[in-house]
Amino acid sequence: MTHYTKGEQTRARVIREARELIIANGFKGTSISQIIDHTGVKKGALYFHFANKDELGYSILQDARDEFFGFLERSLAGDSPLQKVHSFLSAILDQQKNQHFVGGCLFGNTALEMSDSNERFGALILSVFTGWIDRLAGLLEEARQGGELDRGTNPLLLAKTMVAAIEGGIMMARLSKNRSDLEDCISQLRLLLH
Amino acid sequence: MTHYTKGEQTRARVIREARELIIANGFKGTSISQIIDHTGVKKGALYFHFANKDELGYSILQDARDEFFGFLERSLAGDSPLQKVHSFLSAILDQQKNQHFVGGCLFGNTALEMSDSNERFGALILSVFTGWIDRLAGLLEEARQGGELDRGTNPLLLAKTMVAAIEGGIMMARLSKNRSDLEDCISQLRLLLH
DNA sequence: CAAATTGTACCAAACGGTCGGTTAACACCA
DNA sequence: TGGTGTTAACCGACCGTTTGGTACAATTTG
Repeated sequence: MTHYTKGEQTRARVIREARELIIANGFKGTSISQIIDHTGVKKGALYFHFANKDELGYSILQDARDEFFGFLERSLAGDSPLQKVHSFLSAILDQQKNQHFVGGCLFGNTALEMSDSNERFGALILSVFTGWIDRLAGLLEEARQGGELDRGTNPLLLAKTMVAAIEGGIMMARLSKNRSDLEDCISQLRLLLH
Repeated sequence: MTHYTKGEQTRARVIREARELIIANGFKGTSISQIIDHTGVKKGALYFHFANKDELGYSILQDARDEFFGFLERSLAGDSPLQKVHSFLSAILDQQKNQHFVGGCLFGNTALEMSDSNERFGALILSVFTGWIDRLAGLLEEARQGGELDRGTNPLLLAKTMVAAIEGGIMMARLSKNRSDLEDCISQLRLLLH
């Protein structure tokens, strides 16, 4: 049983609660004072735990990355590789539904906002997308080998396109505040899994 | 032959040149002083032509929207509806290739950065995506009627997914600085057009 | 000339970040 | 058990800079 020091708890809480602000307003759009107001942690404490704003942002991305890959694995339910992919698609839709299609995807948001200006952010986000794509591509390859999927399909190409369409769909659903934009993309993607 | 006053020229030039900055660094990431330095226009002149920063941003989006729909129409070359869609996909890829996959799509970038915080921005960007989707869906419907496309396909669903995958693909190509990320998405999309 | 356009000095507010000082928790020893 | 030293944890006033924006005189243009 691990014991968490007071400091570790505070740090973790700031990471979790500041993430909400960044999802809602972006990284540049979230000020240190907003983070202070929202978390209740004082400026001195904040800068005790994080060297600067970038460092805090990076920690938030790391935390979100770990959480996402956990979510990804947990979502892969089913007996066959293809069933697992289908179940993942449902899980993504549910997750966005739960947050009412607001906020979108932290990685997509930050990629577009920061990747050109912050090398480290870009590299971390890229590793999320490549890891995600590779995991799906692996399942699709299994499905192809097992005859669940047409022998002519290219697993990596398909996985890339699925991830791209999901990210685009999340963006459009957020923009239009209309759930069907993401739902439509996902149901169209399901048609490719045959 | 219309005559452009000096003021109109200045205004148009600011819109065009400030857009480059915003594509590179985002809207919040681009300061008024950066715009002044980059365009050479002085602060007084800038605020003579635009009421405030938001107004400038909105004008840039309007200008980009008009340019994009022009690009869209010009790209639809070919004898059949389906050929036109194919030719559009090639044009998008060429366009991103020409800018070396840097900067991505202004609308996608701004959508994620600003749509939640600025109602007007969001509405304009949404109209770009819906116009784009509708145009493609119309062509796909024609293609379906003409027997070029499988009778079972849903034109609107497919068009939405294409736009979503293109936006996602542009984002990933920008992130990875790897052209193949967008190329792969587009070639996968082409497989759906049969 | 009047109107349109531009240059420059200036502003308050907000920004990210620093720093000297205070408090709270735990280990050590008598 | 009670006192003491150490340090992790936290506080908030303050800093220099940059922000978006204004005022207004000077100049160009039609």
